[in-house]
Amino acid sequence: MDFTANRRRLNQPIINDSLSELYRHDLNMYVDPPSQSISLSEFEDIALQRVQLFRIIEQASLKGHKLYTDDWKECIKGDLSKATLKSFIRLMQPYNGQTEADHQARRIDHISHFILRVAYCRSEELRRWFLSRELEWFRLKFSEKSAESIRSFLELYKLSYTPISDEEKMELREELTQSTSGIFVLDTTAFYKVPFTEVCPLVKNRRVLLKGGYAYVPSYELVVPILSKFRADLSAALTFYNRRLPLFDDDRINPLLTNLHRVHTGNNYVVRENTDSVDPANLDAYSKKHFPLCMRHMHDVLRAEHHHKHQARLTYGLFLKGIGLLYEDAVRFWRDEFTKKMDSGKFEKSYLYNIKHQYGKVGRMLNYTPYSCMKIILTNVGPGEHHGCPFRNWDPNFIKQKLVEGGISNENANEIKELASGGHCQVACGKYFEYSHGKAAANGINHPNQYFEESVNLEKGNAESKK
RNA sequence: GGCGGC
DNA sequence: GCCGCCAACATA
Ligand code: SF4
Repeated sequence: MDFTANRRRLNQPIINDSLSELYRHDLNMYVDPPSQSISLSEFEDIALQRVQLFRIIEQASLKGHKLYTDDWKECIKGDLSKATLKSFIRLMQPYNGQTEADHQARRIDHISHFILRVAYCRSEELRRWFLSRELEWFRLKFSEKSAESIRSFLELYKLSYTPISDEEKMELREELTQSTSGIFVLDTTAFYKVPFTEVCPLVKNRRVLLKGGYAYVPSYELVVPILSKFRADLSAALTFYNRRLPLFDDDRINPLLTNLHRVHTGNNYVVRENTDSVDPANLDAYSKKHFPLCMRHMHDVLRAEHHHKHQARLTYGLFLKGIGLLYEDAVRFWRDEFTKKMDSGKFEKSYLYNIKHQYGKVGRMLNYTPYSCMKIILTNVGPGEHHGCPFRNWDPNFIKQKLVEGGISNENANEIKELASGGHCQVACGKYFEYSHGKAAANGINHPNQYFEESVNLEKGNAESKK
């Protein structure tokens, strides 16, 4: 886009008779910057639309929908139409129409992309965020496209992927069915012969047939080589724009461009440093007296196995930070356990950075809040993982057994077991608190750290009243 | 674990 | 293979 040119041009009316020529397809690789003039107010409006689009996409993932699932897409479409960003929805239709509205939608998509390039090339962090959203957006549109529509896209961008002939497919039918991952019907799925260097991720994970230097990519994976080109180009472009930033210097648009990201960064700066620090030597005792079952369990597992998978390190690590374990103590705590199974060089290389990050000492230096019950309950745990809520994930009988071992009466343990198998984890947890402390938590349980704090306070209270 | 860089 | 960066959100 040419902001540096003659300023008067900005106020001229939009000439759009060539729109249909320029915007034939919903899928855009954004190779050429827009060359038309645009009014300042539309410039602003369009930029904000894309930021909103990306925020909605990001939000859909944050809500827990897995990327590219139908759930995820529905969520995005729903939010888009609520936000009256219908033009983006239009770009997700399987066939690309050639109506006036279609061309307009593509024009907005095109121009807004280039505006955001200028806005988001400014820092490493912004570039990363922007790149991820752009990739998701492209892939989202791509995944909704019909075979026909994809074919015309390939042609338009001179991407020379052509499906192999039926005869060739027949010859390779055995090998194709055997070495292609995913569910597909051989007869109706098109396969593309692609130099294997363009689809490294697919080859590495053995998801496609590899033969004579060529990978046979099924149509539903064709997005992979395209996306990697898209990524490479955009990533390079952003560094390029960043270096040329002075060329875009223009006091009419600067305020908008520099503030654009704050729209989505929004309001998250809370720091509080009020909790007393906790002596790491007391952790074993605390875990028995004051930890909720989920944290108690992770503590025990760590002591027993001297290891935790990634998600447990994070969940438990943040919890510990939340109860007042200082950074230095946390490092020593994890190191002492982990180095029982590895040397300290390995520990430092693979885990130290993450601990620093948890404590807000590197990167964006944020002070992350420990996970709430809701997150812990909803997260699913794979084999060898322990970061879930016991009331949700353990076998009911095992729950009961553990409770009784922990000194809960048979009758009470049964009650908790029933609550848990009814899916009422937090209620069960509240009862567990009540029966092991002799007093219910004031407001129920909805955060592990709240459980801890109420438990400690209760003890303090008892100590006071005994005097 | 995911993403990203070489 | 080496490395950096991210996630969260109760709460009186
Ligand atoms: S309800 Fe919350 S605090 Fe209690 S065990 Fe489950 S996740 Fe932990």
